[in-house]
Amino acid sequence: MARPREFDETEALSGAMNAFWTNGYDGTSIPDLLQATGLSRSSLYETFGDKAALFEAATDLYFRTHGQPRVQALRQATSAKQGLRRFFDLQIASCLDPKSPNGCLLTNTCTSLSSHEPKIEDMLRKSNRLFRAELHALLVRGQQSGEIPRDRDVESLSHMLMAVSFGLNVAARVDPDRRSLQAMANAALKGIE
Amino acid sequence: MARPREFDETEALSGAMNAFWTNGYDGTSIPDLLQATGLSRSSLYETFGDKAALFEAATDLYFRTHGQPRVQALRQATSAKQGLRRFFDLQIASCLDPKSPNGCLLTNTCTSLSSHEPKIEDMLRKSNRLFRAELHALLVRGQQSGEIPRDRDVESLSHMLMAVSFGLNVAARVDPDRRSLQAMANAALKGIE
DNA sequence: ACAATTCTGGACCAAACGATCTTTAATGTG
DNA sequence: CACATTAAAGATCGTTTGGTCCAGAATTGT
Repeated sequence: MARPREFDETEALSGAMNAFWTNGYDGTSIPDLLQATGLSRSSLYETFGDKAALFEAATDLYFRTHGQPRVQALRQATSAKQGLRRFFDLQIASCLDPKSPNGCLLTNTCTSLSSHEPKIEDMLRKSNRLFRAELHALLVRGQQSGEIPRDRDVESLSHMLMAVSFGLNVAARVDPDRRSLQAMANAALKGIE
Repeated sequence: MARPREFDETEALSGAMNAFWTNGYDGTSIPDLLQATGLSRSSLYETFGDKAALFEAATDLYFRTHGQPRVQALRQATSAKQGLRRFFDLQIASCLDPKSPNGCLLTNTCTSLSSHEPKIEDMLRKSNRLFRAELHALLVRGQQSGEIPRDRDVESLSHMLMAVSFGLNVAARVDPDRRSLQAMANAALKGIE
């Protein structure tokens, strides 16, 4: 009935995600996105709307493909230490994956949302809250099982782990060195014993 | 012999610094900078050169005014714990100062340097190296004085403290909440005992 | 008073920006 | 085969970008 699409929407979105991941929202121009997606100008606008909407879709894809697995690692943990270990391992692997840009799209966006776009801000806050809630829940479980000493302030610990997680992403951007990143995670994990 | 300047160069630069701090390099336009500095277009270009040079001068000013005091806190520390406490307190105070933008200009730049500008990248790496070296030196002193247990890996700990420092800056951007930031620092400090 | 200097404001430029619109191509159905 | 429908390609829009330039006002030492 109609001319079929010549591109895969998810694949195109993935390209756009990588572009935003590498160069940020402001630093990524429409021509950049055309090249990254392989789409024509009209196809891009027809499929994803304007640049802001495309960015929203890209961050959404990022959360589903890179965020969710880490959430699952915390939820399905057999112990607090094992879960956190896996959480950080996944993050470090993602940060150093040669097929992907360094760092984390969400963290980058946290530090570069200039003209405050409420939608994006809300999404970031929600994502951060979710991660911290999962970290906190796992720490509580670890405390209940006796893995983590009772006198530890799991509230503060969850905040600290969030900070280390953010810090990993920042460090990986300027200096993607596996040993440094692992050192960060290792020392943080020692802190919950 | 000639007409004197009608503006204070440092004051103007400080305005530009705040603009970059808030909106990032790409997100800050020349008109933005004119308003932030109070300068005319020609005065700005005459005084600071182009946008990239102005950004370089702005980050330099940032390091001198906000970075150096924190370096000093580590160098002049009477104990590891006291030094780190002061280090984080200064950082949190800076992040929450109502007269300044939230977060940290250097950390923001780490996550948003798109078109890799070697000069800026070098400066960031140098700054990060400096901070970590100071953290490491203080931890070693703490270990020598018996304040920090000998079996602690101060190398890893210094990386972890860097991560927490980065993390503070990221968190402060999206959620400038004093209690959260202090929780991060508190839990990190517990980790070196 | 005057020449020398330099700041100011705005005109101006080419290029890049995000976004739209028209045209052309490719499909399934009648 | 013609038609309706949708996608692809690219010309084109007005705006904004970073950056230059110039005319004129302002302030100095002589």
